[in-house]
Amino acid sequence: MPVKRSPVTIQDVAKAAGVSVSTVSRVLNERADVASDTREHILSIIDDLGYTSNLAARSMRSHKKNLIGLVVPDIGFPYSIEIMKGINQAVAESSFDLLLYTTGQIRKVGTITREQHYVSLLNNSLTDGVIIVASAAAEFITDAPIIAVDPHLINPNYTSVQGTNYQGALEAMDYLLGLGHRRIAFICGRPEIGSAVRRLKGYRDALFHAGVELDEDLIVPGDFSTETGYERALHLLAMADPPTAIFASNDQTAIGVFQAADELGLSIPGDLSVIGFDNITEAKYFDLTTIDQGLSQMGYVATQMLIKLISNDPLDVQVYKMPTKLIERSSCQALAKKVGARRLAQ
Amino acid sequence: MPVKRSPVTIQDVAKAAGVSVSTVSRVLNERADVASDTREHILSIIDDLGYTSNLAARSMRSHKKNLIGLVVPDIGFPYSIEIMKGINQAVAESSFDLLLYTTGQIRKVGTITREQHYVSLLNNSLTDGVIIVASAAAEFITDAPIIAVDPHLINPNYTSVQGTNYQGALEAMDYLLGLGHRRIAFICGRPEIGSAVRRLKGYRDALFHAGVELDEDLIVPGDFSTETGYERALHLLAMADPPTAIFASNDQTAIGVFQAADELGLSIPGDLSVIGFDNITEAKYFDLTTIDQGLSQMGYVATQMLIKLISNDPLDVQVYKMPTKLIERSSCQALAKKVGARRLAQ
DNA sequence: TTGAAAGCGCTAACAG
DNA sequence: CTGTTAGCGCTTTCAA
Repeated sequence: MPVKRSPVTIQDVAKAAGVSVSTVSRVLNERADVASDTREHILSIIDDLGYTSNLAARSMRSHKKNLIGLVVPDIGFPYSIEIMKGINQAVAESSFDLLLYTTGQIRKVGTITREQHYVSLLNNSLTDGVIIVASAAAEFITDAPIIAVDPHLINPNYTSVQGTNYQGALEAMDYLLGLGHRRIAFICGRPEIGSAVRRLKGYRDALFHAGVELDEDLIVPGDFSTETGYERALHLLAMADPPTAIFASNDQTAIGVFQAADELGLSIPGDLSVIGFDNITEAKYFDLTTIDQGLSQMGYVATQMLIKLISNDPLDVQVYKMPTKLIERSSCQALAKKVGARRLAQ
Repeated sequence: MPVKRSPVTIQDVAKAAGVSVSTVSRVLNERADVASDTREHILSIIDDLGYTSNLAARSMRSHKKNLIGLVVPDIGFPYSIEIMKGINQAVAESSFDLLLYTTGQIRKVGTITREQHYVSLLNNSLTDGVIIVASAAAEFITDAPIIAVDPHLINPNYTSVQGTNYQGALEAMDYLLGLGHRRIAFICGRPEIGSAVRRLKGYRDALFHAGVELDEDLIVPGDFSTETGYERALHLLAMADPPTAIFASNDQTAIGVFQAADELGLSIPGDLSVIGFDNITEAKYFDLTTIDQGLSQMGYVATQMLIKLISNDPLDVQVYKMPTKLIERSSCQALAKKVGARRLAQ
């Protein structure tokens, strides 16, 4: 039979135990100043009654909630999932619990206001601090600490965790240039997203530093999608003087490039080098040369930083730059093996 | 400059607008009995002050919260992620928001109590109902509705969404038997999990119905892990009279079987047929013949059911059985293509 | 159409 | 060591 008692309150416990609510509250909050007999007694009553403290009421009165808030635009998106994995791990290692707030909506108009709203909602009531992922908003009204992971706009006044997009792009380009490539195409990400812009800047600057002339025709717009990657790659490879390497703004785009190359019978990296700027999580990426942005690590670090902020522990840096790293072909294969994939046909 | 005003309350708004808190509360709750001038005025003040209602206080007083709770043991686990995707989508299509509660901990001792605790925590305070995923607990103390997705123990008193594990296993076996296989091995899942037990029963019954003699040596223990799948497969295939087909309790296990077959130079499904009982989400599974349990659909359906429960709409069924379906090799390939994978070497 | 006042369940002084 | 009391910010009667 389903147990559907109406919620039992601290009052019920107090009554049943023959004590005052404050005494119950004391044992609930593990205070020392309660006689051990009383404590035992109350504890057993709590157990009998199946009492659970009302989160809302508790949050309203006390300041320490042991709860970290997380605001994510869409928990179904691979990008969010990766970050959440890292956050999850850090939370598991801490004494905090995690409260995630989402509307399930992919970003759309009104996003900025929504994000600000959710941050206030959580931070002014339930949580000790919040992590906001890939926020379009740059300002928040909140008392409790906040950490922005990979924000679109970088506001130096907020603590944030960012990938080294510019530096990473430089490294990726150096890698390609080192391979002897001179005609390197760049498929852009969504231009309204800061990180995409920084990647493009890295591309441009690397060419400049290397003294390679920039061909604007090799820079094509994109939107982080596989479809676009595919189309742009077909377009690029059909040029009279096609590129010998393609730098895709993210891994989804790279997958599209990959498909296009496959269709044209080009081998990678034999006929064409491809770099996808993002994290490696799945076997399907494993013969791309890739920059690992460590999304889940970003989540992990962000959580640790937030906990420090909450505990008033000193923070080493206000802005944590997550170093990108070049994944060698061999380590990609090792990774692929780990996740259970098989080697592709050579 | 970071906006760090101390949280503005309904009182502040009332004061600034020169009205009482009740009036503000009325416009907040979109009541009709407020003069439109007053409403406009208050609304603009709210905007100016950047007021956000305190979730905790609000939940404490009102009954309708427009919030669905979700209790998941570990948000980093692929299984949870799949289900969350479906929930996410259903939430997006509804007027509800989602509040997820997790400790980040993989299931361990004390899980049952924890789950019960979280359900009470959310349901008696913040949310209108909760979805609990893969619960080990079978009883909950709560007033608001609750839906169990894929519970370990099936308690007919709670509304739940379950995969048709038994029926699916029968179908999978019929498929293999139809292919002419007679020596079919079964790698078990974790025995304390009901769904794993039901799959095993399907295996046994299918053999019985087909009049094939059961060889107990072909049933080996497992734990849903790739490593175990690998080891068990090596063991099975090294038998004097090895199986010609292997039925793995889940896809992780199947991956292990896959690796073992690869290592032994066996081709699938030429030399060996493999069935992994689970959802297909990644390209890496695509040359397994697999049963799709539709995890994300389970989440989707569960959410819709919960919303009906909350709204007091009639429910068609108390227990929703999610039909399993056999994924043909060809559709696996289509799927693989979709997610950007390449065909494996034949 | 509005305001005053009574709590929701809990914690945190302050007394005893 | 324990009880009394005063709110936290909000919604909701009940009057005006």
